[in-house]
Amino acid sequence: MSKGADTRATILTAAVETACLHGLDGLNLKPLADRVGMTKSGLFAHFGSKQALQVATLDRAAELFQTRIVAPAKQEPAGLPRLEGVFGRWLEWPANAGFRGYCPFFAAVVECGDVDGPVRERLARLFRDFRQVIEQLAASAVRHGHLPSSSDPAQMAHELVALRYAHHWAEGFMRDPAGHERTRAGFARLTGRPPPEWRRSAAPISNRA
Amino acid sequence: MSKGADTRATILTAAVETACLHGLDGLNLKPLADRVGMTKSGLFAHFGSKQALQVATLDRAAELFQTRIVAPAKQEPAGLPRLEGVFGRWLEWPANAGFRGYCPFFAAVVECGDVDGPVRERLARLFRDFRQVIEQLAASAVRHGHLPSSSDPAQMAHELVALRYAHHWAEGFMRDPAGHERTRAGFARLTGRPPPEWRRSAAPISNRA
DNA sequence: TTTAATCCCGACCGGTCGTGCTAATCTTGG
DNA sequence: CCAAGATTAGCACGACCGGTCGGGATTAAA
Repeated sequence: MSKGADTRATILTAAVETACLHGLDGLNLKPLADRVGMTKSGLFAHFGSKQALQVATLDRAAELFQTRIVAPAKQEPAGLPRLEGVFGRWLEWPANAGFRGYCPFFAAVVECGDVDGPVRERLARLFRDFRQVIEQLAASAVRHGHLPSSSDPAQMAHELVALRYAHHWAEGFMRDPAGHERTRAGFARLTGRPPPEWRRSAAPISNRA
Repeated sequence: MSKGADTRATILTAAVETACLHGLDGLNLKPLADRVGMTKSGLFAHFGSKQALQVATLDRAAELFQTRIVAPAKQEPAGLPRLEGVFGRWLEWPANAGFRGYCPFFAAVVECGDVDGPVRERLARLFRDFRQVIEQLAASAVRHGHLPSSSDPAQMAHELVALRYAHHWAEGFMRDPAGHERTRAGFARLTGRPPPEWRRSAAPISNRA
């Protein structure tokens, strides 16, 4: 790999790290450059604008999310187990990808607010894609007879997003130790099944997903 | 009322307005001062620090929330109708208080992140208080026989927060027109009752709640 | 009417932000 | 080994940030 692409990957890994801690708005050039041992102008040259850096960071985060949270479902039994697996890993994202802090996508939602632009556009697309993944997992669980055929996968996806948000609020912000159990209860009420014991799978991070 | 308290109220109204549009971090002195026809130093003198301004803004927003969203429940039949009423008004907050934009509390959650301090403390307290209000409304609905006695009010409060979050995400960010209906369906699933037709009650704002 | 307190302005501080430029340095293919 | 191109450093800019300070204006009290 060329040197440029290499440092670019290094930068983006650090950028995701920062975004998990301080959001996309907290992604400032100078501190980020210091972190990877560059000057901010040298770093800047790789992206051309801050927005481009933010979009690239979102992409890199999504790439990590895909490999660490979604992809492992392929090794789980089709149907409900896969839905449980993805949702459980999602709950502990980004910790499950080796990053401290909170979901950078949720943070970005409030940071770009109503302002249209490439960042918002990309983020919305990523969310739509993931939402569809969830929906398809739910539909698959229905087809496998793990969920009642009256279930509406789209509605389930919506409510799973809801549970994930509330989990972030209760555990992350409110620091309510009961948050995890409430999320499990909500998942149980949603599926009509006892929820699994979700366990965190810590794993080191590397530059290339 | 003394002149000082008067302009202070004017400032805080504008501050809440700004916070709904740009969050607590977007609450910058200069633009806010321009908005109320002052210089930023004159405005600054009223609070002494940016944090104090943020806390005061949270308090003012909470005051508005109380009078516009929570208090009207007193004129509704006790039990489930009150829970439906508060949740329905909450869904359209801050529009139901006459402000454009989004819930400043949700925005503040991600803005202060993990950083301890007076802002985070106050916000957590406000959330705890409101959460308890919801919980008591749910408990009351159970006592009135409107909800099964097996219901767990705390769990319901958690899931109502979840639904409100997802509502914000779907309608506000994703701009999904189906968001409102999904929220209604979620509420119905939670209460086991057909949800009411929540209607927005627009009302002008004044300086004093 | 004089006095004292309150309120607010305007200039200014040190810092950080994103972003252009140019020049030096490093990589890499021939 | 050399030249072309990619990569990075150095520097400066204008804008904005929260915050400080002294004094002028306004109000309220005496």
